[in-house]
Amino acid sequence: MSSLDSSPHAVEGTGAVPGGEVAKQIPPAAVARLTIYLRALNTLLAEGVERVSSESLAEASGVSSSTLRKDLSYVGSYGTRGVGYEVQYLSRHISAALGLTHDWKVAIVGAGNLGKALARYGGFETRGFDVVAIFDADQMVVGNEVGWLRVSDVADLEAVLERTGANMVVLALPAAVAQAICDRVVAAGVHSILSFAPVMLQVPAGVNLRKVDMATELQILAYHAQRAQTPDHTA
Amino acid sequence: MSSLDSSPHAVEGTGAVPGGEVAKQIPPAAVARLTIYLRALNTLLAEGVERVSSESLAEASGVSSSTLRKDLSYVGSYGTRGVGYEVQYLSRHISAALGLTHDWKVAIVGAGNLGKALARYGGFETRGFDVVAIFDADQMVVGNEVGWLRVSDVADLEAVLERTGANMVVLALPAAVAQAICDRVVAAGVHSILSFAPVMLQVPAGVNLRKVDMATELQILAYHAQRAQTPDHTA
DNA sequence: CCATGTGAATCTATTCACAGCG
DNA sequence: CGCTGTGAATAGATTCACATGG
Repeated sequence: MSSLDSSPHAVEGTGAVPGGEVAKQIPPAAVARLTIYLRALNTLLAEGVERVSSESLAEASGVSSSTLRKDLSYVGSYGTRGVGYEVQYLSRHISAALGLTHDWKVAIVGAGNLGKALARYGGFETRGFDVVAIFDADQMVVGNEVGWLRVSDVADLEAVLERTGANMVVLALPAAVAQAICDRVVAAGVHSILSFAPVMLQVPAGVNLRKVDMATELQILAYHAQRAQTPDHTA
Repeated sequence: MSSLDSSPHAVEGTGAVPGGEVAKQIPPAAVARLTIYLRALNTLLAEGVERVSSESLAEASGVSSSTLRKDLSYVGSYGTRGVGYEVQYLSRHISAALGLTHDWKVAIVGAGNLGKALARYGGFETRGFDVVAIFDADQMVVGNEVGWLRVSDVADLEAVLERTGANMVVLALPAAVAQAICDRVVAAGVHSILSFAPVMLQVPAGVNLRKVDMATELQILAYHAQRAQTPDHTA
């Protein structure tokens, strides 16, 4: 767990510094939700909606309006009191705060069903993520087309990451090989990794690893379902 | 720095009944981590390890040992002071606390790459989840084999859910149709839903919905990567 | 007026530190 | 002893409530 904050404290309420952009840290829980607001805003934009209130954006995002307003306050003051938010304007500012102003180049390791699903998932390009490579170890799969990409041999991982300029990697491969590939990815200089492999990966400090695990999600559902089944008399 | 986040969704009735001894609720953050400990324990079991300390189980799970011990304390006292935990014994008790003692029957809606990836994901059966049906709307896909299942027509959703006794549903389908299918699933009496569709689904109270979204995960990585790039001036 | 933006209060989670037991 | 289990302390997130300004 890296606690790499050196800033004393996020002192809010300072007037907007003209011309100077001081990067203030946004609480992790707020960052996760900001991505959701962003999607809701883009949906509204596609529907031609121009203004939105905290109340209705909150409802569309599944949070309380006070949570939404607090989250937005970490980004800045981009609303109009008594009116609401301009959809496009707010969307732009959240994108900027999240670092989505330039495209990120994503490489996917593993061209099984999951890797292919990710490579073809249309939602990425429209959100600033560009899938630039997909790898597999199976020689029967190397060279196949996936979307508009050709599957590279994982043996060439370092070279292809270098050549394509990938700065994010998604691991969609079996647990058994995940750590080894992860180590190579880190050694190749990629510091942002999203893993779908059902294992705890060890990474050095400074590397950002996120993990998605379907079995975990189902187990959490199971816990709640089981509780709901117990004869729970309220009073 | 990996972060798991716990359920932002469906609320559930609180169970503090005065005078009655009811299963105590485990904090959501702890539930999420208990699934990880469970996997680590099962790995150890497969390796033939019989005992483990909080320190090493914590390391294998990527948490601090105090967090681990606190989490286990919500489940019960199953360790031996001065020694550690018996792997199999602890695993059993965590499983029981999470409601994994009986099998859950999972239906997958959407037989695209993602749906197929999930259906074939071997990790489920060994963890108490049994995939009993997979659906698609495309008549070219209906009837195809996926693993040992045959793809059902989503038109028969209610009938097949009923017949197979599915009590969990995974939505692996396009955003545009997700809400409509979700409504039908809920109406059919399934109260535990895991969605991979990139939209906010609205469900009635009492329904447990969890959401996994790759775009969100990448955006969170982007935020951290962007921050790491900024020249961190320590005043 | 009205909805935003924000301190203050509350609630939840994590960490500390040590008592208690094998 | 050593390591678990747990109250107490700290840190973080959410909610409340209202001052603020278009």
